[in-house]
Amino acid sequence: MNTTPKSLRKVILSSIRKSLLELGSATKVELSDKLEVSFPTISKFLAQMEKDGEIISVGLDESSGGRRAKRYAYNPEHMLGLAIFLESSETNYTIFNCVGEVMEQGKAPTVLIDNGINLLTKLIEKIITTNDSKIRSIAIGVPGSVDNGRIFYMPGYEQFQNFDLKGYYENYFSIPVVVENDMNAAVLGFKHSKGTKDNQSLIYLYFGQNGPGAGFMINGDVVRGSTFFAGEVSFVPQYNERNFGQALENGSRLNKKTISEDYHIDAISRLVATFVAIINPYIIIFCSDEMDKEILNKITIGSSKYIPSEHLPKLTESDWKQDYLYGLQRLGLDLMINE
Amino acid sequence: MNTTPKSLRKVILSSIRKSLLELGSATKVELSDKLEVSFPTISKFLAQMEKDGEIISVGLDESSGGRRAKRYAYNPEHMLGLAIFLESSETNYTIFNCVGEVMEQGKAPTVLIDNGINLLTKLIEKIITTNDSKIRSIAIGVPGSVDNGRIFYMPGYEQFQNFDLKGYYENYFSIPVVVENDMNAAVLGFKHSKGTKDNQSLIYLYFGQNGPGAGFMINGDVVRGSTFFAGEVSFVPQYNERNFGQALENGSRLNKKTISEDYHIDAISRLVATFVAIINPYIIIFCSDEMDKEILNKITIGSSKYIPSEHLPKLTESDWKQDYLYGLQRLGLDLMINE
DNA sequence: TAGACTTATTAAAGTTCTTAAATAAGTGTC
DNA sequence: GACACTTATTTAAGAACTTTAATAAGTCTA
Repeated sequence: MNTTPKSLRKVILSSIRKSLLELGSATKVELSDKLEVSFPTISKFLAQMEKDGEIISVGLDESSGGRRAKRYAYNPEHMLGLAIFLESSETNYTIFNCVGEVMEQGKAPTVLIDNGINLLTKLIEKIITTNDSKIRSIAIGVPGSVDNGRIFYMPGYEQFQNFDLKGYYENYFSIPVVVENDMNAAVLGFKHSKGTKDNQSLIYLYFGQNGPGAGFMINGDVVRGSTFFAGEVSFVPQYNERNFGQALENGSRLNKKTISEDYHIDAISRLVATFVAIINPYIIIFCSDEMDKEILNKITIGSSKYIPSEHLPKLTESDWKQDYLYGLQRLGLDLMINE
Repeated sequence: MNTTPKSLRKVILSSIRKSLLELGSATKVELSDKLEVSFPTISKFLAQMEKDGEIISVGLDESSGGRRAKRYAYNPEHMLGLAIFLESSETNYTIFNCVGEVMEQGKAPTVLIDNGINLLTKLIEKIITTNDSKIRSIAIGVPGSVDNGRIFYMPGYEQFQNFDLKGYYENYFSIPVVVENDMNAAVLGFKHSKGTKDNQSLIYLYFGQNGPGAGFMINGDVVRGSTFFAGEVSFVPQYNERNFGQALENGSRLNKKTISEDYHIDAISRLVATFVAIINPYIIIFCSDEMDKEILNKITIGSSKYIPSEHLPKLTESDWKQDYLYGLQRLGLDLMINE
C-alpha cells in the first residue's frame, strides 16, 4: 500500500525532477507525455519551480512545423549533497551537485575510534556551514552491516554497534540521511554509472585484506540477508576439505595482485559457477586493483568447465572506490529528489 | 514511474478489495484509516461495490460509545479464479473463490503433447462455460522457464517453446492470464500460506526424478536469472571432483525417500551453507515427500560445520503440490484484485 | 506576404478527491 | 426520559488534476 492520493503532489514533483535530471532537459510536452500527467499540471509545477530557481529555461527548441517549445533544465546548483565514507585509515568526503559533478573533495582523520561520532558531527557541521547550508542530503558509507540507517554489525568498531546513525543525524541536522554498507553502495554505484538496466542482477566481488566478500543486487534490490550475513562468500564449501576463503589462502596469505596461481583461478571459477547456478546474474564485477584482463579470461575458461558457457555472466573489472563514491552520491541524490 | 494520477481510481479499488480480503471484514472508518483515503471516498466506493454485489453488509458493530458502525465483507463468490497446472502425466485444475476456498477440483489428460494447446483451450472453454462465466482470472503453472507469460524453455516439450501462452489466452478469452514456473509458484504459495513476512528471502529446494532444482524468492521477488538459469543447483561445485548433482547420485540413481546416506546429507548441508553464505535466506523449504524431521536435523548439524550456526535459516518441509497450487491461486487472485 | 497549417500555451469547464460542517444514531447519567 | 456526550454517516464547500476549447506563435506555400 504505497500510493495515497495525498502524496500526489510529492510524486509528481519527484518524477519531474527525476526526468529532468535523467534527460538533461525537456519541454513541457515531453514531460507530460513521459509522466502521463496533463499539460496544465506540468505547466503549473514548472512555473513554481522556475520561480524558486530550481529549474532554468534554456531557450527554445527548433520548430517542428509550429510554435517553438520552451526547453527547461534542472539547475544543478540548487541543492548539494554530501557523501562521506568512513574507513579505518581516514575519512573521505565529497560535495556533489544534482547532476553528479563533484564540487569539493576532502579528507579528514578517521572517526572509527572512541568518541568518533562527535568528531564526525563536528566535521559535518563545518562542511554544512562553509557551504551556505545548501547541503540537502547526507549519505554515509560504512564498512559494516546496516539496517535502515542503524549500524548493525561493524567488526572491530564496537562503539558504533547498534547505533542509529541515520536517526541521530536526521534529528540533529534536519536533513535527510542515508547510511549504507560499502559493498552495497558500490554495487549500486556500478549499476547506475555503467547504465545497467533495472532488474538485472549484479554481483560485486572483492578479495580484500580481511578476506573476500560480495555485494549483491538482485532484481534491482540490494540483498542483505536475514541475519545480514549475505555476501560472506569465504564460507562457501568448494573442495573436499576447503571452503572459498581457505582455497584462496591455501597456506600463504593472499597479497594484492597475486591472484595468479591456478588454484586461485579454480576457486574463483567455482564461485562464479556457484553464482550462476543459484542467481544467474547478468554481470560479475571484480575490483580493478585485484584483477586484470588475462586473469579474467582464465576465470571465464575455468568457469565453463562447471556450467554451460551460454549462461556465463559478463565478467568485468571496475574501480571500487569510484563505484562506492558514486553509489553514495546516488543514494543522496535519491533523497534530494524525493524530498 | 508507477503512480500516475489517472490510475487513482484503480489503486483505491484494488486496495479496498485487498484490505477487505485480508481483514475478513471492515468498517468504513477502518478502511479510511488504513488506506489513508478520506471517509467520503471510501463511502462512495463501498456504495457502488455493494450495489454491484461485490461486497455485502454483515451487520453492525457493537457500539463503542456512539452510533454503531456498519461492517462490510467481500462477497467471495463474486469472482472465481481458475488455476491449472500442466504436468507430463496429467493436467490438474481447481476453481477457487476470492477467499481461497476451492470450489471445484478436476483432472484431465496431459496437454504436454503435440497439438496440446488446442486441448488446453477446449478444457478451459468448457470450465468457463460450466461456471456461468464467473471465472475472472486464469493462472497456469508449467514445468519450464517463463518470461512475462511467454514460455521460454521447457525441456522435453519443444512444441511449447517460445509460445506466448499469456498473450494467446488473454486475447482468446478476454480474461487476465498469468503463467508461472512451478517452483516459483510454489515458493510464492509457501510464502503466503505460511504467513512469511514481506521481504524475507525464501528458498524452495527439491531433488526430483530429473535432478535437483530450487526456487528463490529474494526481497519478495522471484529470481529468474539473466538467462533463466537461476535455481539449477545441480551445477554447484562442491567437492574436488563432483558438483551437487553428481554428489547426490554418487553412482546410483537417487530414488524417492532415499536421502539417508551420509554423503547425501553432506552434499545438502554444503548446499545449505552455500545458500547462507550468498543469500542468507530466512527459510529453506524441502518437499515433504522427499524429507523427514530426522534428516532435517542431520542437515542442520551438517551445515553448522560449514557456517556459524546463528546464521542458519529455518529448515522446514512442506507439501510441494499444495504450495504450488496455492501459489497459482495467489497469482490469479492478484490479477482479480487489480482488474 | 496573406492564408493554410502546425504546434505550444492558456483558459474554461468537468471530475474526483479532501476537509470541514451538519446531521443521524447511539450510550450513559441525573 | 431529557440532556450531555460519542461516534458514524451525509452534505457542502474547496482543492487539484484532467479534458476540451480557445488563443498565441510559429512554419510553409502560392
